[in-house]
Amino acid sequence: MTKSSFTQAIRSWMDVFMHRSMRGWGLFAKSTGLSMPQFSILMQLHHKGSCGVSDISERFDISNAAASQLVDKLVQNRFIKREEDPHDRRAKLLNLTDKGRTLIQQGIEDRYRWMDELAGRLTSEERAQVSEALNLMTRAAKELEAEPEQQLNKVLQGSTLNS
Amino acid sequence: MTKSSFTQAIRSWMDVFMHRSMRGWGLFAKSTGLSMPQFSILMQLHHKGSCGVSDISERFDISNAAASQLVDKLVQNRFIKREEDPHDRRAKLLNLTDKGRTLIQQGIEDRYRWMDELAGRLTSEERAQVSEALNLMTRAAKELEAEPEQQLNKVLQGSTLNS
DNA sequence: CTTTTTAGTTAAGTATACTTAACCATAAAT
DNA sequence: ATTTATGGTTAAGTATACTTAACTAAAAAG
Repeated sequence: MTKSSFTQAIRSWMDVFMHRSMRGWGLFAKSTGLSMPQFSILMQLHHKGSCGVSDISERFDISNAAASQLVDKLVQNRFIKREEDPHDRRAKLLNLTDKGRTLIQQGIEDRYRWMDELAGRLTSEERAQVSEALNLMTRAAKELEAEPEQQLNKVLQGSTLNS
Repeated sequence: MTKSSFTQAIRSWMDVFMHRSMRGWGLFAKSTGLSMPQFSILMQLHHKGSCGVSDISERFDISNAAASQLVDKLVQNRFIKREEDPHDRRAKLLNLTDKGRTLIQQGIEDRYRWMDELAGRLTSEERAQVSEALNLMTRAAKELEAEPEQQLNKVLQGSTLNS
């Protein structure tokens, strides 16, 4: 397998998948009545679990004040709960409420549904093949994710713009 | 291959990939100085090619006025060009300029870079396997995309919320 | 103990996205 | 030819996200 044919396969897939999932999330967020920034915070909490306000501001590259305000709206609407960290009384522990968790889960289910439709177009053998491949990718992705955050950020933000 | 193990594989992958790519796009859009809505319009044009203002408003579920205003900002900043449709003098044809195309391409390259890092963690055999699998998925996705828009929207927006 | 740093909030102001309503020009329908 | 529908813009106003600056409280450092 040449590098370039692998690269090509991955790029075609990303083009289709990224566009689709971005659009889907956007419309879903809109249907919930939440703004995209607010929705993204819920997603973040779903994915990474409990964190503080400043984790949010770092994650989305906004000021602490902005994060605090967004969080406050979500707290007021009972999507997340904000508790004092017992180990550091300055800090807050943010977590999804059941309401918030349910909402995100709903969005994820909707996204899955598209994939299920895709799956319906594959034979059983093809599904097995795809399944194995995705497991490989997921494993690699999680390994990568476990690495130093700084390096990840560089990749995410696009080093070519910052260099 | 059972349905559920396939489903599990696809869901794990989606969780990792969607979160990563959404975050990546968000930060990239921010680094360009464009707002997310404006950026999304560029993405849309990149993916679907030439379209009119009302296509934008439908696509993002915003008013015609809102779409027109967003488009105007992008035109003023030379990211897209707005020309009269020769076949219908009411309509406009929107297209990316070179500047716009370059910008989006840059973002896509940055996203690819993450995948290339993933690829670096796979053996050559694994890459081949992944490559084939992704081609299967891409093909299926494109078939699905070619189908009636209404049905797609239903899936995208999440039928459970609207039912 | 005092000083400094860290985590978070609040207030005031700006920017952007979005809405509705009124509008123009063209195309399609009658 | 007149009417109606379509594609798009403009204007005015509202909502949200975001900023900086000033602040509180607690932790860490000296």
